Amino acid sequence: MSSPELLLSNQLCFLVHRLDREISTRYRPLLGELGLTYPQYLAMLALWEHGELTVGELCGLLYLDTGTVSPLLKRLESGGLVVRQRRPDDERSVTITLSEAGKELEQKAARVPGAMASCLLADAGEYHSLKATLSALIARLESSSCARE
Amino acid sequence: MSSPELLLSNQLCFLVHRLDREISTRYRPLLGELGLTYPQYLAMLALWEHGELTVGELCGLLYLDTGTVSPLLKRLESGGLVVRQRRPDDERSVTITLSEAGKELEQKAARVPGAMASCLLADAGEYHSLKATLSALIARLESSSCARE
DNA sequence: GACATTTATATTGCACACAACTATGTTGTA
DNA sequence: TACAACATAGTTGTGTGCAATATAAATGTC
Repeated sequence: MSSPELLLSNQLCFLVHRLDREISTRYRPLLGELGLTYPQYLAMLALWEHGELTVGELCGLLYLDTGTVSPLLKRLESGGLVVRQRRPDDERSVTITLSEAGKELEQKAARVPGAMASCLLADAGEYHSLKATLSALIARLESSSCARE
Repeated sequence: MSSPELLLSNQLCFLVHRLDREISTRYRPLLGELGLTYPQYLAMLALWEHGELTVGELCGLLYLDTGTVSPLLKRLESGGLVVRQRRPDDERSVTITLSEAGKELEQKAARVPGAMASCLLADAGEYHSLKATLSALIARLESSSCARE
């Protein structure tokens, strides 16, 4: 048999991966009512928060590259939620703004965080503890230049 | 501006999603040397552990459906790591076994968990604490029939 | 001003992930 | 036995996610 380090059930990476997909599954019906996928919802959160963003800024906020974000925005635009337009002062940049429908969707999305929190969290304290734990792990992965050993 | 519940940076789901992708990014160069992707590595872990599995059993272990696993196995087979064959006693089932190359790959994979742990974890105690936290969250999502409220 | 370099976005190709559907084999029941 | 119901894999279509490449505009340098 395998050494314990190679057992599937002992892999933290596997648990994180499963948790991510489990969360995504829980969001799906909620977001389906809004006509959004889970990554599209994250993009809309960023736009509701900032009102207007370039593609590059949105990539930075979501930690995604243009290969993912460009087609996602194209779908949001064809769904009538956002508008893309080249900036006159710099034709390389594209500004993303919310359409009226996109702005109005924020009201309907208001109940989503509460519904998810009631699934995932036992109490409010757990939220802060989890947030700190996850942030610390991400920061560690970002800073460590591992893979050499 | 948005309510705090709708701020991107306050979403635990977003942190989990980022952590999953961050981990996957760390694995990529390590697993690239073995000729595996991250999900393929998880499948190989299951096979190294159990030696032989049907497609359905592997789906159950990975919590994935056949739409994901079937093409993944096809790629592992064309890479010479596994063999698929219909079971004589039940022609519906397909048994996955490791080829010699697939078995030998386990030795090369032995260093992967240690390398990842050194990236992600500060000490051994943190491993158990994290495992418990993640498992509890997954269990809660699986059991709660939320999304009604 | 001409041209290499850099910047911003989009596109292509490949690999998941999932929903819906198909194909085939097995089992249960009249 | 005939046939409906079920079980097991595979396929198709859509949407990420990422590497590599392409396109076009702005900038720097001669």
